Amino acid sequence: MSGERPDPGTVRPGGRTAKVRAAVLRAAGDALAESGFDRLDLAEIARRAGVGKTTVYRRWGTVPGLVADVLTEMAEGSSPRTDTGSLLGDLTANARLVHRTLNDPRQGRLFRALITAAGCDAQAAAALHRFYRVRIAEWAPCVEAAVARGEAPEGTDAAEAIRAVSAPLYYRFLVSGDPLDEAAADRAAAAAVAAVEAGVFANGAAQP
Amino acid sequence: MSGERPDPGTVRPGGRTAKVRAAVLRAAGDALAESGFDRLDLAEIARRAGVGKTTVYRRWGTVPGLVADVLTEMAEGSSPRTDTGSLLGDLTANARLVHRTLNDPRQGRLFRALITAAGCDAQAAAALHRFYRVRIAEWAPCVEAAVARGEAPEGTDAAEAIRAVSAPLYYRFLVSGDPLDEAAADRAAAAAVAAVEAGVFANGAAQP
DNA sequence: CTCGTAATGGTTCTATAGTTCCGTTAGCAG
DNA sequence: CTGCTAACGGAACTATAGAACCATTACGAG
Repeated sequence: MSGERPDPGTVRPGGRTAKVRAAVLRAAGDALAESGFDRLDLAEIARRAGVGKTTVYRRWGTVPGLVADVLTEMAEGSSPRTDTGSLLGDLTANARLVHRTLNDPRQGRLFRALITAAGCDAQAAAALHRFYRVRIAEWAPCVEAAVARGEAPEGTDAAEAIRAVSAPLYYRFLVSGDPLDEAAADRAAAAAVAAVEAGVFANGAAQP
Repeated sequence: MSGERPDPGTVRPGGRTAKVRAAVLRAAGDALAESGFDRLDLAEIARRAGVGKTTVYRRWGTVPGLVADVLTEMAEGSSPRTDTGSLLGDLTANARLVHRTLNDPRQGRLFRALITAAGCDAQAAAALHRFYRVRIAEWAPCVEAAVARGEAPEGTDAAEAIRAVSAPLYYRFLVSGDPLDEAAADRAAAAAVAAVEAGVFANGAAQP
């Protein structure tokens, strides 16, 4: 009895264990950005991290499990939010940040790989959703500020407005394949502002 | 040297070849909907289609290659467009169709698998983009009709408006994991209408 | 109808992703 | 500092996805 066996790495998270985790996550990020999700080889990652292949299989088990841990680590680092003083300015800054991220050779491939992994595995999907919940919450205050300034209707759902900015960019990136340029980013922000001003994201009644 | 060897299935596309293709594509769709993209086993598909494993590998080669063919077939069947007489009505009908499709157990899993496959393979991605280009073009006329009725500004990019309807739904479905209910669909349509009316998707200048 | 060959399908073979085993290293409690 | 054992790492092993081979079936030109 007593099958109590804690996950490896939790009892002695000290020096070596932490170094192994950091090295493997870095190597995994590099490999995801270079090769994509499906061509990921855990043995290759172990080699690049200077770590035993057995260790990677023992700690993370599967490719999506490793991706989930990469996402958990990414959620901890926060991205600075801009404050331009106007809702359109702030949302345009957000849209351009998303645009730059998805167009950046390394980051773009990485995000595609992460989202692809989430399409294959529930654990990776849960980690992805947590990551975006954090990011959306980081940007929500700029909508709340707009409400406080009277630029947006009372009761506007800030998270929904932020999602409305990203959505058209991710849709192009993942689904339709249409060009993802800065004009598209600016349009996404402008469309979100138009919807906010029309009261589409306000909870009570709306639409003057 | 004459290395000229046409792809298998192109010289004699008659009875048996066509039957094999149909059976394999049907089995592939079922398997994608049930197991998802990563757990796809070409041997299992061959078994379910009542076809030799060798044939599947010879005709389609890889999993993403098979997915690309599934998408090509799907692009041929068209989905009926509604005509309610108002832009908001038409776009709401579109949003609800997308919402129903993504929430349907079989279709939802299938689309997730298809998009996931596109994240792994350029050929599947190209097929996915063609599929959505067709679908978007099918719905574009309802925006053009709104322009003709004077409901929308001259020069409105119809395809962009249609994309704006789908984008928030796919964003929830693939990226953020937020609930994808009918209220979200209606909000997506309302937001798109607000953006259209504000002239965000008009080509010249805009914003009265 | 007859024939040439495109296309299929069972079997066997191979490369490699992932597992198991066990000896070695080093975190941390006392 | 010392000892216990969590965690690591190399090597040998196994299961399976995908390739190669060749005999069989049946499309379609004449």
